[in-house]
Amino acid sequence: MLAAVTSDRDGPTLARFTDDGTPLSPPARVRDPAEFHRVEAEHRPRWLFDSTAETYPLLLTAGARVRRSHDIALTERILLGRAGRFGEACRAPAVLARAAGTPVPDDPAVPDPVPASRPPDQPGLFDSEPARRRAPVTPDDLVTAYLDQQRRTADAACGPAATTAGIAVPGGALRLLIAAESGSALVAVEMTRRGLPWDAAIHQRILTDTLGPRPATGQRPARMAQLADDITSAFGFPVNPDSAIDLRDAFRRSGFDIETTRAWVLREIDHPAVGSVLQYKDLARLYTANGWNWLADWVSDGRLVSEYLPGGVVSGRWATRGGGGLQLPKSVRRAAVAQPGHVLVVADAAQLEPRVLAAVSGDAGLAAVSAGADLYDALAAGGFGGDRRHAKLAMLGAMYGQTTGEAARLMATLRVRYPAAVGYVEAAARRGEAGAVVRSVLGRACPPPSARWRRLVGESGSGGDESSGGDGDLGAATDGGGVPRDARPGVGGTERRARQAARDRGRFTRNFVIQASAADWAAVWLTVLRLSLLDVPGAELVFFQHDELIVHVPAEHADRVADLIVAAADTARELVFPGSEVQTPVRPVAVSCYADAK
DNA sequence: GCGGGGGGCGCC
DNA sequence: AAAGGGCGCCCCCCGC
Repeated sequence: MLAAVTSDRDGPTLARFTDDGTPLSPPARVRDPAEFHRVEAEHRPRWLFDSTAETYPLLLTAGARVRRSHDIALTERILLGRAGRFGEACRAPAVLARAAGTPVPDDPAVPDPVPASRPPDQPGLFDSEPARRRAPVTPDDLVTAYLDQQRRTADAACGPAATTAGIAVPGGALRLLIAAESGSALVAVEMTRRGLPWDAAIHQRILTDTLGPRPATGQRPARMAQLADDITSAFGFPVNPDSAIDLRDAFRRSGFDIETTRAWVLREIDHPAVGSVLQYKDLARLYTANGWNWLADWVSDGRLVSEYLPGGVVSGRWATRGGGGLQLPKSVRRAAVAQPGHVLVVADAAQLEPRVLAAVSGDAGLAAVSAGADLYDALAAGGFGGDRRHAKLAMLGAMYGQTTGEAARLMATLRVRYPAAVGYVEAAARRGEAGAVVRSVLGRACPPPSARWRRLVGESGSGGDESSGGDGDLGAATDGGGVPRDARPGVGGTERRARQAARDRGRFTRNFVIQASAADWAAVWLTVLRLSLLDVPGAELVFFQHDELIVHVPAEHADRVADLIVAAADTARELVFPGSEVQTPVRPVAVSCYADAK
């Protein structure tokens, strides 16, 4: 059964349909919110939402947590992305109108949710921001759109396009991705509402211990002010350590010709100011990113409230809006504390990305290595002389596209021992360099190159296979897409920029096939776990970060939750990587404080 | 004065 | 030892 919910300023409207769209109950205003609860309890339908983030809160407020759903907007984004049409799916009502064959009336009084400054072919963060402009969406529109998407999903799943870098997509992969994306949207709404338990007093203690007392507005905290004075004394003239330009010029005046003031550059420099500068950077980071202002803005009633946006990243990872919920530094995790009588069950997937590589590439050797608990130990034993650090460096280099230095050398070993795995990411890189698109294991497509990229790379002609050796003399001078300092005008510069752009995209697509496939797995993990947690009293998913999650639960249910987390990970592995011997182990641990989890 | 872009750094 | 993928956020800087 399908239960379609729309809402406008007069409140929600609900209608029920059979799975093939035959009306069961006509659209009716929901006067009593308990109606949602009744429908869920009696029928357990698949709920259809234009946008889960907009509509599901209405149900939650009525106390109705649903089991299954379908998010039209998120699904449309996936489907359009596969057609190379990124950035079109963000306005959910337009999606519906497209499916219904009716035009969307533009309301000029309401700003377009996509900033006009973004080039139209630039796939950036398409906002999962709720569309501000309203089309007259009805439950019938929702069902029409749903059936249309079901048909397109089925078509995609059996066509020749259903392969990723030459590997057949398992049956129903795209359907699974859409279910997981919709399930993730339910999790995100619930998580956004409850927040991560956060003890403001502990956080404040961390701040005063590290920075000194909270300063008056416009003042630096005491420790930072002292370090700033130390820096000025060390140079012998006034320097503002908040200004990278000022700092760089100060080092240049002192005889150190540095390009940037990044910490790793400064660490190589023998100058009396370096120690204070590095300490200042550390403190400034805490002060500005997670200081008193952050606490006041994002923590209330003992919860850190950040808005979670599933699918907010092109790879399918989540993003956050406000609060930086996915960037909580370890230094403040001491403040994430379970409420009395509760624990935090913290679980992360160990070495997820290399395991994903083993699974998607079908590399038998790497799959064997991935069958164990510590992948890097096994990898080290099988070709790196037992050196775990080398093994890890080589693997990261392969997945991120390192082409120089130690990691590149170590990758040679990896290539010999695990040719299918290395070949897989290198094939993805070559496709990217050629302007093609790659996909995750469940079929999420990466964005096509921009028109600017195609002009730049297309016109200068590709040089075939790039030499993977170090021709770092040219590449090193360019940074962040800027023009190299010693660039000569003319054809040579264009060719160099074109090569650079091609390589950049190659690294992107190389990483995409791993990162996006890992996100596929994690979304399934999360969705399966959410369903099983509905039966555990008081269990709340309160945090999710790429390959790690936290469940807040009464202490007596901690063991049960840990088992469910492990079971969900196993289910995700079977669904996403059927037939693979690769394991995706997770390690739940019950703690009262997040900082104790590692 | 505002906003976009860049530098820098935290998370994965 | 060297500086690769994806983000969000803050500050500074600079151009409008």
